[in-house]
Amino acid sequence: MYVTSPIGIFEHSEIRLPHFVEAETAKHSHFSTAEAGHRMFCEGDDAIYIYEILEGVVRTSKLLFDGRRQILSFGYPGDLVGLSHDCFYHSDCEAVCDVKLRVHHKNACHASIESEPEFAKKLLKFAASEVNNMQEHFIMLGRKSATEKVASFLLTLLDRVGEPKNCKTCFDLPMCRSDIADFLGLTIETISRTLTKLREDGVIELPKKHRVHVCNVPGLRALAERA
Amino acid sequence: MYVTSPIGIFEHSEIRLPHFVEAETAKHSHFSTAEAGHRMFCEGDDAIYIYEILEGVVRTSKLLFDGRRQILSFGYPGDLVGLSHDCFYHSDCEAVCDVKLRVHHKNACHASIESEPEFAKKLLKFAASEVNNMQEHFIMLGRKSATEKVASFLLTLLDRVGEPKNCKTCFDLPMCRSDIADFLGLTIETISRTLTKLREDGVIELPKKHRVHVCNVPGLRALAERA
DNA sequence: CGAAGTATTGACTACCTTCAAAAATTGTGG
DNA sequence: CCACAATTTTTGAAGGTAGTCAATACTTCG
Repeated sequence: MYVTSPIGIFEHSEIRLPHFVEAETAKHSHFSTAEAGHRMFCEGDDAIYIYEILEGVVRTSKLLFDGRRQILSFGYPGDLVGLSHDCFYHSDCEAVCDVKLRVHHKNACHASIESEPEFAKKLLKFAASEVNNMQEHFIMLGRKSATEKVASFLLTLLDRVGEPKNCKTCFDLPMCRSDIADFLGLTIETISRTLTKLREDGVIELPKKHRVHVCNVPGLRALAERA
Repeated sequence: MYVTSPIGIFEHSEIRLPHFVEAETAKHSHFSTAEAGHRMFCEGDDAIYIYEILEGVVRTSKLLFDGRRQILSFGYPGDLVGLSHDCFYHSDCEAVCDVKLRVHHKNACHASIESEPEFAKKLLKFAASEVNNMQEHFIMLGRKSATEKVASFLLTLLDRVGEPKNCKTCFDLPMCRSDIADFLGLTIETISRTLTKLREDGVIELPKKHRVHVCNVPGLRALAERA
């Protein structure tokens, strides 16, 4: 029942390799692309590959039987998705926008320690840091209010991909409102209302629906930590 | 500012080693104990050790500045706690009841791959499966109702430590209501009300406050998946 | 037995959701 | 380039789930 959409071979190989895989040799990986909206893998598929995001953004998610969805993470350049301990993927993964990928041919369930100790080392460090990152998200989902959640989310993006521009920090919001809602455990209406509130309070500007300018970073940080 | 409570040297060494560490030699680890309520490590401490639970239960948690707490996991026998990618613990860890521990002298941030490939392999597999487990908890925190959360929580314990006894499945609930509340992102009142509801509906019995008998496992599973 | 801590129950409130409609944005064909 | 449809987002009103506050009951421990 699980079908993985094929993703085309990546034609332009003149990409600068990110730090993560610098030491890797070409035979252990190849390049690929995925178009916006396309599925890279499904929960239950054989976890053959680990994907490294080179450009663009992906989302990993899980579904309940009745259709409720929880987005587990947004994968930005430098991130790895598809880590598995038992050779099956445990989440779906889709491209939020067009993405360029490096596809690693080994997963954590393969005996890569002896043959590729460097890769294994990085994989272990990635897995451990992933655990730590997810713990941060736990307290967000379990204990923060809607305003705190949205403010925290914007700050995460700001710290990661924000660009300073005359007193403001700007970044794209490639995912749609329902993605944000399913990431934060809220509804699209609450996301919309909260963003509007932040805009009315002068903390952010929303020049386009997928673009954010943060005018008041300290104010946003304050909102992220208390209601 | 972070202080780790000392934990006494473990006197009784005739413990059966769990599967995880069978291959480990003694020089890379030692035994220890912690009494109920005692702190094993704090967020920010140097992450020197990884702790393996041999007996008893521990909780790992994070605090917000205003005191709100999120419990990240309950560690049962066979579990590891204290994994770190950067040599600092990212959560607090306390003993829920008296625990016996095996203390491993290496963490993920140490270069243990070359010298101890077997341990590194298990560490990687543990970290990867930990990521998968946490993903399950994500959908619980983000998308499930109070009843679904409590039912899911009881089922997890049932599957892990439940003992069949004439048509019922029984287990201890060593943690207090506030621990459960902070694990599920609810309040103690909601935990109490939900448990009472499950009892009134004949799904469970609560002979003591820290003991659960599940009378209707399929009913509990149904409640865990839809409101 | 009394005190302290934990758990249960009740009444009320608030935050977020749900349902519904309008507005804005995006995409497509003439 | 514009018109129109489809999708996404915003806004509004009403309702429900879980939270807060408060009192009572139960356990544990000295």
